[in-house]
Amino acid sequence: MSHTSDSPRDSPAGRTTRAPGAAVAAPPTSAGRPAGEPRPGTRQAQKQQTRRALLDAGLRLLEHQNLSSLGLRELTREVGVSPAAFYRHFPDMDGLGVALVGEALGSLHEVVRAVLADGADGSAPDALIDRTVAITAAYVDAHRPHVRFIARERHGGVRTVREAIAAELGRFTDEVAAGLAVQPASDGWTAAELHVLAGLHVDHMVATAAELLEAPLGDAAERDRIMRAARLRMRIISVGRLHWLDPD
Amino acid sequence: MSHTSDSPRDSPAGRTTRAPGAAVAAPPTSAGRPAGEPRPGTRQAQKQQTRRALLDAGLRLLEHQNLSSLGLRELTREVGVSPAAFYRHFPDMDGLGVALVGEALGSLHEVVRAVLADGADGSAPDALIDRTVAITAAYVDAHRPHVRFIARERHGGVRTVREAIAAELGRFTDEVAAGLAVQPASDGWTAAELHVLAGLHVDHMVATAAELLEAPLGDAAERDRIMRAARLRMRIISVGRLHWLDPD
DNA sequence: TGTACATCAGTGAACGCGCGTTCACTGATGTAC
DNA sequence: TGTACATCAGTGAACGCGCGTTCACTGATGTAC
Repeated sequence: MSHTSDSPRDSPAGRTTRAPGAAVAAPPTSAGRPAGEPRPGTRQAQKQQTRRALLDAGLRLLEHQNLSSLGLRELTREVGVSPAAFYRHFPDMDGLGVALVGEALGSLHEVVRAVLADGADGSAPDALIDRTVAITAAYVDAHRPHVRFIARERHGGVRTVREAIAAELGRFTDEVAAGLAVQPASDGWTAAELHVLAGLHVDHMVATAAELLEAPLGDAAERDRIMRAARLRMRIISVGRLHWLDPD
Repeated sequence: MSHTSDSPRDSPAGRTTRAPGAAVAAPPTSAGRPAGEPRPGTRQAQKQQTRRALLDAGLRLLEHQNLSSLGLRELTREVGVSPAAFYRHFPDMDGLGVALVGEALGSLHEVVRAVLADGADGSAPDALIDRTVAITAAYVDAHRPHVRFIARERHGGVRTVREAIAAELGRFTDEVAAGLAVQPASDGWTAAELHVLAGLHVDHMVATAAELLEAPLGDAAERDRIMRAARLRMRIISVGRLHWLDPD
């Protein structure tokens, strides 16, 4: 239908438009799930599938460009769906961007909480640092496109997305600050000071993630260099914190 | 000439295409500069003027968007020059971006050197921190569009620009590392460790600059909050450095 | 179970628009004599 | 100083293209009875 010859549009989001009555055998009862694939809630499930396909295609295309230059037709072509279909899921590209922010950073809260819990029960600082950096690296590996999106759009040209990212990172900072507050090492620190320290940690985590993204995928040595640098920086900050009240 | 009705195109880069022989009175001698404005080298000077106008318009338009979504026609329209004229100055938009990186970060080297010189002659750490943060804030105030461009494109979608920024920041890191090395406080630090510490300082400077950009222009309280946080972070790092070798 | 009707995700065609790039050109600036 | 020629920054028209958005539509899914 479009001007270009590529994109055969044969697999619209993985579900077919034809084969409509393929699996309409069983009734929409809420309990037993007989067999086949589609089911009551099929309609909603299919919609979710297309939405997912849009988000995934967006992440793929955003690996090499900014949200502000991602085209609606470019995106729907990648998914194999008509341009107009986009509007059934998002009001515009900014809307998709905000949804991606939620995906990218929403799942991180539990990770942060887990690390903070470790910190609370008095692990050795160095072990905690190692674990934090390792977890950061693992998260980047597991969610490269999401993390890249956050790094790219954090200061990018789309206001609403920038604000969504800032809000989410702000929430992390609050959580980290609360986590730090319960540690004995925080004696003598005001809440405001701990919040600044927490911000330093969050910024550092984001910076490390961005560095890992920039390293070529197979370059284990570079990756190791980055992680060692990250640990060293955390140790400097940690020492600074522990000696904060020392007389000099 | 274009489809839109705005942009009267009355001031092409500030110099007029008409009024050609306006100030052709004096000869192209290289020594005495008689009066008026244009001179031998007028041709080249006029070209530079248009180039400047393109860069300035670019900075203006990039305040609200990414380089990858800045249009060539959008840019030349803003300058008041024909689209084709752009190619007399840059091969493409990426080329303009790289030029902007040079402008934005080139002039910073002397600033960095000045601060480092202060550090070398043994100023009190706190005074040095105050000065560093004040200078950072002043630089941001004086070069908002340039700084915003750097923050926005540092992780943006244009490879060549990202690399140009990384190279320039890497040079800063080298300079800061060299500056730190000559300080007494660096006893016991390896060159590699000092380089990491320098990177931490550079990242922190960029992060602070980005925060200042995001603060509403008139909001003195917010601005003050950011600068105080920046000083606190630097102090934590500074204490960490000074107690690096302490037994614990 | 079967039938009649409502919902709504996705279609495909159409729209007007601005894009990047090319090209032969113009005319002021620069140079040689 | 004056004249003839070279250079080259900027022009304006043309090109084919893909864009975002709208709209009435189709037909599978869902619901009521």
